[in-house]
Amino acid sequence: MEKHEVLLPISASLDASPFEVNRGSCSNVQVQNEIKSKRKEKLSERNCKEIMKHRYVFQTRSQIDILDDGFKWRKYGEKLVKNSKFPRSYYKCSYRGCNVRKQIQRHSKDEQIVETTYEGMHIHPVEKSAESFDQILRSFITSNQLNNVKYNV
DNA sequence: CGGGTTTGACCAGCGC
DNA sequence: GCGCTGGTCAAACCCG
Repeated sequence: MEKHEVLLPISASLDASPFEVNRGSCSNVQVQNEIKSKRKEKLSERNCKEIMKHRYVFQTRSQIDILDDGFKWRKYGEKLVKNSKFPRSYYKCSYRGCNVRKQIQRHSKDEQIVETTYEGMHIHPVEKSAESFDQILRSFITSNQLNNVKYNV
């Protein structure tokens, strides 16, 4: 199995103060504004704040796009985004009633790097163990404790 | 046959 | 208002 090298958690919308990231397009504030403005009116079942609370962005260095995190995902879309030569892929958790989403996009500059965005919380236990994701989670939690650290990509 | 993927259409938000 | 862009839908397709 290929290894996933965890580079950094870019941002997370937790209760703690946002990460400062040396990467203009991914600030926590921007994420919040984006979600607020887009969905404030239309969000009936999915609560806006819930989403903001549970949005996590990781970067991993890996040959394969799909990070096996132990959950079962169903692809529901793919989109070519501006300023990137790689398409962004959209996934939903295929567990019934669990509408966690994730987006996966490979960097156009450094093709080794894959950016994975999780949105929402699983309402069910993980189905199988996933070492690589464990590793990421651990790294994520560690970084979350070091709140004032700045990251450089 | 049942589940997932592909892919173009559709839609909403935003800037001009 | 219009066009661009990103996110989602859904029909068709694929595969075990």
